[in-house]
Amino acid sequence: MQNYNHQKIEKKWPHKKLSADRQKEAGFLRGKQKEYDHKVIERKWRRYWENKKIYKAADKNRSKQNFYTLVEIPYPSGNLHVGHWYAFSVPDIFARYKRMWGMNVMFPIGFDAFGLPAENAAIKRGLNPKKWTYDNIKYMENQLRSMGASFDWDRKIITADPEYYRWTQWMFLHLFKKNLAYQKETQANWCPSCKTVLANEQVVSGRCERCDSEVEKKNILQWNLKITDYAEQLLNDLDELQWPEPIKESQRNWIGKSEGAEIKFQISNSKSQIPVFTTRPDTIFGATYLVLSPEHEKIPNYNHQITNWDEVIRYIEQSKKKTEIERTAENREKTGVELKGIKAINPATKEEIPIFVADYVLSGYGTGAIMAVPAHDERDLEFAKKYNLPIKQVIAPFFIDKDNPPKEEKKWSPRKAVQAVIKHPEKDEIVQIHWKKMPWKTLVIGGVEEGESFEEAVIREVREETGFKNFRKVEKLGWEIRSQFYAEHKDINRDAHVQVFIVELEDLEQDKLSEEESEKHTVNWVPTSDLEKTFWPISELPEIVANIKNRKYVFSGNGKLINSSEFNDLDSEKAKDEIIKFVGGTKKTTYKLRDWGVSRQRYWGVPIPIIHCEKCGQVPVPDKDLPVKLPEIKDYLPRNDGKSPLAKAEKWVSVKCPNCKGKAERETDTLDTFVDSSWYFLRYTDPKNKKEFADKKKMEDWMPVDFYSGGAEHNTMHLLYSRFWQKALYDLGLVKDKEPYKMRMNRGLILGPDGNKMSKSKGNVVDPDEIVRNLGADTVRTYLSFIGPFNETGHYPWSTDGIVGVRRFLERVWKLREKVTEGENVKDEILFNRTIKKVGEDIQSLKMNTAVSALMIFTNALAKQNTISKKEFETLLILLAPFAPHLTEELWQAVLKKKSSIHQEKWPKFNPKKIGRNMTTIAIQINGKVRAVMEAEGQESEEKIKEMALSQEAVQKWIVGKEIKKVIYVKGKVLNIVLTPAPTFA
RNA sequence: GCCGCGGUGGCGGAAUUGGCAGACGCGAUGGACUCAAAAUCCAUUGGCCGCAAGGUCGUGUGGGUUCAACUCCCACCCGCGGCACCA
Repeated sequence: MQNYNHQKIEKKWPHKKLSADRQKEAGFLRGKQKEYDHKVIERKWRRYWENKKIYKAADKNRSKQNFYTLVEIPYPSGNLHVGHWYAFSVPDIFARYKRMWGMNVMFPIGFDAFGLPAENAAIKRGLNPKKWTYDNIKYMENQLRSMGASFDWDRKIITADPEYYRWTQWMFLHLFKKNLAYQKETQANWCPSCKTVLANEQVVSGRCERCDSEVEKKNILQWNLKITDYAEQLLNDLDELQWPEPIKESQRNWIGKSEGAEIKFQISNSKSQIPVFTTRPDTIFGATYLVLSPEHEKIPNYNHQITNWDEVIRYIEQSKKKTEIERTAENREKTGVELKGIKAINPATKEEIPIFVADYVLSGYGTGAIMAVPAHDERDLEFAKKYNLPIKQVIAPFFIDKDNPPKEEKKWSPRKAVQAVIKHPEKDEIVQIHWKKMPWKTLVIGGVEEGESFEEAVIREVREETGFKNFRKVEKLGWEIRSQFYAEHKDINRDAHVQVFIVELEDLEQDKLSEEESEKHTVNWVPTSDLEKTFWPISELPEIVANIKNRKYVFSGNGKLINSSEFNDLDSEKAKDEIIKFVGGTKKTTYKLRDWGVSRQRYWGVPIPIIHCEKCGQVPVPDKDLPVKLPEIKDYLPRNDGKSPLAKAEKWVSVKCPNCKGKAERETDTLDTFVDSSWYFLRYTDPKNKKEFADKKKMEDWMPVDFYSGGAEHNTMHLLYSRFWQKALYDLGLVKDKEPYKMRMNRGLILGPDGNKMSKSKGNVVDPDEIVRNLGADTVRTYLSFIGPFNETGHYPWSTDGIVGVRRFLERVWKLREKVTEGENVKDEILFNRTIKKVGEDIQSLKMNTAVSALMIFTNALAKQNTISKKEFETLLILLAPFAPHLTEELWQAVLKKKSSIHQEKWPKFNPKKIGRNMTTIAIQINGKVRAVMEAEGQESEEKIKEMALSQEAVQKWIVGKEIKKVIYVKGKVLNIVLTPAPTFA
């Protein structure tokens, strides 16, 4: 074979300058193949393992504990990329480690074979989706085998095999019979130009992936699964799972539980009522109008009473047509139309309030109708301002002054007061008053006098205290603040009602302050950001400070009720229940989670096994007729009416009703591929079973999954769907566990060498096949472990330089074989035992990077020895075996002449007595700074260590003439000598 | 806007969970071997001051707690990911 000489090639064809990366990798090939020839070694051992089936997981092994390692089932896109290598090879290291620990490990693999890309290839390039998929699987299987992962290939599954999807259909029918599957008109993405339904993946920022037209919403009859029935369980059972907290948190947010109340609003001159959902029943006295979503089903009921019906209908039609882009636009302004001619009655105030239809209210959440409280809800406020609706404050921000709390025995005295945030005409600054006799910095503050309005009071106070006289704008904040404190100078408890104003100055023209005033305080300009440092009471209320800064004068926090008749002075949290009772509402819990739409108007998927009969309705396909096989068709484009391409297979569609034997038609939608992957881990436990989806006993042996590794992108969808599926199967008595996965870990992301996500358009895609060819699978595996810890926060750029370092490390291991001598002696016992301990612990906690680092340190130490004992070398090989399975097997069997695989060896034990050194280095700190280090017996007493430290020259230098105040000793680590601070030079 | 994650040398990352910041690897610089290069081996490698001994600063920014802070608390800035009018 010709050596690959880039210099020669470049001289000959300078225009074909080869990349630095290839040169680097190629460097290892030249003159090295005889040394560590990964190609020969890796091929040889792979064949050996597969013939001997050493990774086959026995169903039952009494002497061993079962351990189920699962990686997310890959989609057969055509090529194994670096991400796959990362996703599979690191869990493989973990699986191998568990196996060496004596566990019966199952590490299965399969293909999630249905889905859109196959169909797109069919439509765009005229291929057969089945052939495309199965060809890809064949190709990828070979690539997967080249990784040298310890997959149990006998358990391979393909979700597009009829033997698999037969059970997908069977399970779907069980859900259907339990009323967990139903058909409903649901909105789908519709491309008006292609006249077809689009999957979410085909909608790119509101536009059709294919023709770039704006995507609309269209109502289509679709199948849904009632995942919402399980919302509460899905939420509660999270608590028991040993998953990383952030994953649980994102599921909680996705489920989005919120507790509130449903309250009915009577429509005047009508018997009908409109229920609203609110989490803030305590604000009901401030509900000044009602809003219905455009889809609200009661609107048509009022068409005779509504006087502007045409306008209303026009608005509803318009909002239906609104595209994704318009709906999600950044500065979308709220729009709406009043339903003139009808009014609602606020059940708390009994007042008539207007009703609007507006698309800022969503139909799918709560009751599709809200009571609007503009004083305490940002969205309602925006709408109210635009349409000039009344804003009524009913919650007052409230706090008790912690420094001067009210005293129980003292008299209460209410007081009205004003406060002013005075804004500089040009700069982002406000006025702060510094009091001469008191330590406070405050805003302009003052009491309201008899017969004076708040507005009059604030202007008077600003003039008196600052002298400014020209105001551009005096704006009252939406709310009054309540605060309670003990006023010492008057010996009473104050109950202050403070009204806050924003006063914008026109200019800095200023009258001279009266002598009385200027004796008391000074006027100072400070940055607006100092607002929270300004004393009382605003600074106590972060939401208000933030609002003033952002000019959003709305208060959505808790406080004391005002303007709420008999409920005044109640705490808002406590008032909720009483008000619900008062207005005859009911407590209610709602979730953001929606039912799971599983219909796809697509060809390449699992046919939904339902038959529509005119007489009998939706009839499940009988078990004996399963699977409903996907028919072969030629044209994969969806029909213009939004129906699946399957509808074109007329012979297949028309069937006899299993019930009445009359004329009937098959359902033509196929199932979302998330359904296929919602139970595949169950099938792995018994992949070839023809009578059941899996044998119960076998499932019990393996389930739940002990370790599930995958991508963060599946935290909410796949993970939630499969948990739901498992729970549904549990309730059907088909599985024994309520939760499928005991432990879940998210992997990180391998980026391109430029630090960006790998993508063909950026040209930064790393081809793993080429690197495996040049450097070997063991190098790639070890490099991917070395790159950083295996978790969701890791985003690692692929580095060709970095991988070369790992190859060098493996070559050093390879070279060690020359120095091996018989014997059991270990030169550095402590390093030896520490390495065993650290590598094991690190693999267990998925910190593969530091495990490799420890192996490197050990290898470097061995390389420095003249000879190494068999014990040292064998131990190194066993510890390295999970990372570099081929290399270690070669050294084990071919060089050390062992008769069985290294991968069936036991993980070595370390001697816990030999991991600590007798002599350790102790850092000596003076006032927390390291000034010296010394060697000492780790077990030595504090007295002795102190004595030794003080005798050190470097220490003496620092302590002469100073008093030792304190000495802190951390055993075997640090001695800190605290001196009194040096006397300042007088 | 909300939720989550993160910010440490030229780069990937380490730090026994409050105890010598920068392990290990890469890169870089110098040297050995070589006609030369590659490969390999040896040495140095956070910044600044210094011939040196040594000193000093240093884990996004500002404050705090502590004998001691990358690690804990408060406020903020930046990057990434997800959700986005959820009443």
